[in-house]
Amino acid sequence: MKPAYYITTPIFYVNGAPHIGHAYTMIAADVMARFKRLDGYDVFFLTGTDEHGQKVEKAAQDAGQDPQAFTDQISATFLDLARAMGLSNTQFIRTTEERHKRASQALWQRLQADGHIYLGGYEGWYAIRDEAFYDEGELTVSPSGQKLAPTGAPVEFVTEPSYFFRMSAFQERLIAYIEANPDFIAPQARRNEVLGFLRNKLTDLSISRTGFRWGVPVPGDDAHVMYVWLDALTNYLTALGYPDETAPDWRFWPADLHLVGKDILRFHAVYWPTLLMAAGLPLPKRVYAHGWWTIEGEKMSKSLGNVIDPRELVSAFGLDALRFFLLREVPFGNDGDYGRAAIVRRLNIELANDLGNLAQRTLSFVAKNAGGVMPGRGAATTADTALWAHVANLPGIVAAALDRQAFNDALAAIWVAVRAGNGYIDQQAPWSLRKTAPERMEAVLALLIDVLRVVATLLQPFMPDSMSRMLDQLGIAADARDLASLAMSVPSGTALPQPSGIFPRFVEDAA
RNA sequence: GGCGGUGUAGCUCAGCGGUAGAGCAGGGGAAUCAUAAUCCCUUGGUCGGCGGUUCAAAUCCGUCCACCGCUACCA
Repeated sequence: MKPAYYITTPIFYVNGAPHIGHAYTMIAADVMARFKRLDGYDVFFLTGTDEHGQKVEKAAQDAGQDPQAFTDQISATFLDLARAMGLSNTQFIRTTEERHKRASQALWQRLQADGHIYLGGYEGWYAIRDEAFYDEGELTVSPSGQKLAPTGAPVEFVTEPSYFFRMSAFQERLIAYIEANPDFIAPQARRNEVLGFLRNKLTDLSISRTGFRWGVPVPGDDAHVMYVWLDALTNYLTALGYPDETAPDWRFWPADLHLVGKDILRFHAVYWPTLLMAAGLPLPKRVYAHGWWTIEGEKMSKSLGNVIDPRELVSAFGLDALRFFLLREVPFGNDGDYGRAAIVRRLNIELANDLGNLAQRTLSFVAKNAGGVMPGRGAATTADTALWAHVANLPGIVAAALDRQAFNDALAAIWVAVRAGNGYIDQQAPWSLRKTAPERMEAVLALLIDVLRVVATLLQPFMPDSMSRMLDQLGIAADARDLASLAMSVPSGTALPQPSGIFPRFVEDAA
């Protein structure tokens, strides 16, 4: 049986339209999922929407809609985004699904049965808009006398009964776990932040609310609904069949990788692991917090009106160019800037000129001067060996980079090989060899095709559609495109299809 | 305030104890198979400032400056 690999995106909160940040997490997760499949894993890839909470209830009310209808509609836009980004997800989960209520309640009961939940009271200054409590000291007063949160949201003093999770009891175990597992939280800087946070005394977590109804009811106490985060985090278990630990997909637990935005790291690196410890379940192997995107140097915001729908970028530049750009432009974990000039530069230079043109010049030469079939290979020259050196270890390098979610390192390594390919063809000049040494010409072309095969195979997770076409042109059978198949080679004489350009240059006027 | 991080060529960044690197941008040349694409050569940096350790420091230590992140329930 193939080894299991479980990767998740966060479930996206349904109180706004999908933007480039959502697309980014989705695409990164998709690349991981596709790469692991190529590498022989049985992959479970989960994404979906987070649909409970007071904010959603209120937004639905404002829209004059029933919360479920409201949520159905917004969730559908995220599902549409997932399709538009080409996601190969196994499931799209929604927290309003019946199975999810069951899972959340089962987790609650498990915690309760083991004495990790108690009823207490919560009081303080609460801002509905932020769904957050604030300390008195953080508040400011508006001219009208209304107390305001630091975010500017109005607050009111509320007191309500609440169930608490004994999170404080797990503080030492969590610290020990993080220290014993250096790769559990990434990147390093985020891990430091979490450890820094844990140097302070952890308090218990308020895990129920009584002020609104739109949530999973607390078992045995209908006055309460679960705190949205408790419900949300449980989605990672729900999809695998929890609480049925004999369900076929349960073997995917624990997750290999939770991909999250840096703003929700604490929920995944503190709350979630302690909840799992309390429930007696194994912890995820890794939580990676990635950065945010700015747009042309500006923070993305509704008021600036610079929020970009990723689907518009797809229609302008193509899905694969967008996927490539997002993972190539900036180290994962850093913040990045989306700029029109930047994506055009990447598209034209690296995709069209470097890679697309290398494939095109090689394959069209084969079509015109080598009978349109896989050319004959020859004994390796020093130049051949030098070129192949850039490719021989590439699968291992890429796999290792992706295990660290270093997408840009993986792509950089692949591009070293691509550039070497262009240097090689210039230096070997098959157009000169054509008359003087036809056999050598064939050997040169064959080697280039072999190089392109490795490159295209490794790039499939990043640009599935384009690379599928490239592999078609290279004569690679559909069932010979995984990493293991790289050991095989296309026999000389195999007919190759007529080549055509994979990455057209982007010309501003023609758009 | 506390904790952490960053500061290296015009731009984005790699290097993290042994004579300063990559890509892009700039300059010059070659080639003409190819998507006017490619290849080669090249200009350019007192590696934030100051002090220290060392035979030797972007690389270790101290200090200062600038910017950024985290600092308890916010998807």
